[in-house]
Amino acid sequence: MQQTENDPVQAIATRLKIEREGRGWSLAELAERSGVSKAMISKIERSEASPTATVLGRLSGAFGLPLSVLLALAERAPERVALQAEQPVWTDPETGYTRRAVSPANSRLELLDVSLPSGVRVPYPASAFAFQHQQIWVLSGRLDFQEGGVMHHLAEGDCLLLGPPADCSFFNPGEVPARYVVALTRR
Amino acid sequence: MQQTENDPVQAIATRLKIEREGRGWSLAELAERSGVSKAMISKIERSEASPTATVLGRLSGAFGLPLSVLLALAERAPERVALQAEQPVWTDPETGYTRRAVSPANSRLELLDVSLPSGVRVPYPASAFAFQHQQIWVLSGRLDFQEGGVMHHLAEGDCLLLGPPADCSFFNPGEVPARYVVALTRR
DNA sequence: GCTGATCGTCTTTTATAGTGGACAAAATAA
DNA sequence: TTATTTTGTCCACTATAAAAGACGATCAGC
Repeated sequence: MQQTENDPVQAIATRLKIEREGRGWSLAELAERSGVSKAMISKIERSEASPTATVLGRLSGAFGLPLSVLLALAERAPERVALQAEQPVWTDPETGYTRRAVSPANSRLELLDVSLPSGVRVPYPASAFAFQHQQIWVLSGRLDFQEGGVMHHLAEGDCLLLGPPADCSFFNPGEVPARYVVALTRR
Repeated sequence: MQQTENDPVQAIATRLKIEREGRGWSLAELAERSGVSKAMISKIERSEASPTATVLGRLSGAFGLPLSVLLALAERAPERVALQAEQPVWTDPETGYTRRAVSPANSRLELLDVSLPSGVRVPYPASAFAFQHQQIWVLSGRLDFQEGGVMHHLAEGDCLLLGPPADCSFFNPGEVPARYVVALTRR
């Protein structure tokens, strides 16, 4: 009977567009990757449709995000300050890799606080960051970053500006977890 | 194109039933509270329908949970161990109250790790825990727990067994945050 | 200018989500 | 027992989510 105005359609709309455009994907490309028709994606992004759980699952899958994290990002109020306790965190249970979305919602500049356990390698396909400008800044520990054919050895305090899109991977060669910041913005 | 089997319909089904039955609500009662027809709720619980974002928003609203938390609870693999990093946390941005779901998914016994800031009061309506058996155990700090007309003053180490459903409220009279465990099981 | 490719939206059609009411089974009461 | 209330499921119908393809706009290269 109560209607506390928590229809998530609008929030999903804007977040979906951010995730898609952030990766430089067209409607057709996301449709290809997710199996959802581009007409439907277009409607969802314009909040002209309320996607089913099934469709949301396919979309979050295409982004490589758990559905709950996608919605957590969508639900965040567009505020100036993002308290640590409110920041969505995603942990890969297999490796212990964790990623925290630091920036408030809908910012032009996004900051990710990442912790990479010792000895773990994380791939980062070129398609994931086309049309983005980004830097990697190591807060603590060591990080080997492979960018296409080039290998960068980063230590505490180092900051790397990423070049044109290439298949990359993160690797922690040290004994302790590596903590680094990924800062990115759309062109 | 990929289909990584992340259709959340089944997970939502079982979680929805847990949340509803945990509160002792019938289909009709949840329908009344959420504005979703009981026929539809029945279908969702039997995973015979894929609810839209709008419907999910209404349901999570009836439970007083953010949609992302409901989904996070649903997404948790039914494992024996729940690593701290995987436990869904919910923070009330107004008061700083945080609640962490400690137990693995779908357990008969649920443990919540709650942190209540100094001076904050949290209401707890009787309807929220009908048909549940529960105890409150203070880990640190002090907690005033009002149960109907009775007031309990709890200090570190104290444990209170809740009586029949009544309107309750938590209050932290101390200077430091109160940390306590809520343990509950369905009858 | 033209051409072809790619973009997002719009149109049509189908599948199904969602509602309201009827129903049988189970529980509760008298 | 019988009557009454409450439970969850099923049915018929409507609303709309979703797919497939057409369409005009934009932009590149020639």
